[in-house]
Amino acid sequence: MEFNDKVPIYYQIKTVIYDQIIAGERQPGEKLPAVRQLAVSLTVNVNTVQRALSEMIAEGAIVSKRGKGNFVTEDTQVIETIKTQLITEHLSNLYEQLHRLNIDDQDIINALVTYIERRGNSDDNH
Amino acid sequence: MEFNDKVPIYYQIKTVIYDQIIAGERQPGEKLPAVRQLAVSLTVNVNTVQRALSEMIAEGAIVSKRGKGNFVTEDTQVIETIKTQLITEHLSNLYEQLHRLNIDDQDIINALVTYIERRGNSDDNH
DNA sequence: TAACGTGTACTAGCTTACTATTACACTATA
DNA sequence: TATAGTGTAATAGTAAGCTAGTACACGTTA
Repeated sequence: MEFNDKVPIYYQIKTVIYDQIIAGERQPGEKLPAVRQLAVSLTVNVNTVQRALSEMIAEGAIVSKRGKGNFVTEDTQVIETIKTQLITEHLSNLYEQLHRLNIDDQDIINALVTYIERRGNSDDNH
Repeated sequence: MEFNDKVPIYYQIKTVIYDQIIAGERQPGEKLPAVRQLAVSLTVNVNTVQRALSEMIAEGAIVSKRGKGNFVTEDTQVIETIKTQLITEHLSNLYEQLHRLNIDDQDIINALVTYIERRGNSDDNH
């Protein structure tokens, strides 16, 4: 996996797994790949994976069962809360950043709409 | 100044100064505060400021005159280009991140509109 | 010319993040 | 019971970012 060298790798791993859980790619109660397996597929050290998981365990999104594996929580309420937090955080970031560039509310919306339209028309969607 | 400990300080300084230039708070040709002064006001080391400025000099946004000071470029075309890049980058980030959460185009726009409306109604604007 | 305000460069030491490696604890199963 | 698969912990080494401190180069001005 490619990482942004401006942000700690363990933090980016955490973000990716959260995204997968929220997007429904990893269902509540589902077992995650073994830490050693995750480390290999992410081309990263086991300790780095462990650090990401530890924080998610502390936050209640992952449940760890020694000898068995790590599992996505079955508490969908926790997942919903995290989803809401993440979305608000992303919207807030965009808003703050464009506001800092002296762009007003309406222009922020217009810019997003235009961006999405252009993206829809171009061939390289993604 | 407060810094996000997930991103290098020099990089955050760079971002802040770019934002100021683009927002028009620092005009083309304007002299920046002395590096030692910036270091004090940002409560950061001179070397850290220098690192941020070096990159902006390399990118053509800042012009350094030894013994005189650092100045915002007078080439407004360079500033315009950076502005466009930054805006697109921020929009792209939001789009990618919300898409990863399995939110479609229309819902992304709706979410932003709702976010801005709520923000406008609340008292703590900022 | 002397003093001061500038940018720039270099060294040394500290902390955090990451890696590699080893070891240990628990569970399932042949 | 032995083996394999799992999570967890601890050590040691490397690299990047930051700080403190010192020194030097250039420009302005008294």
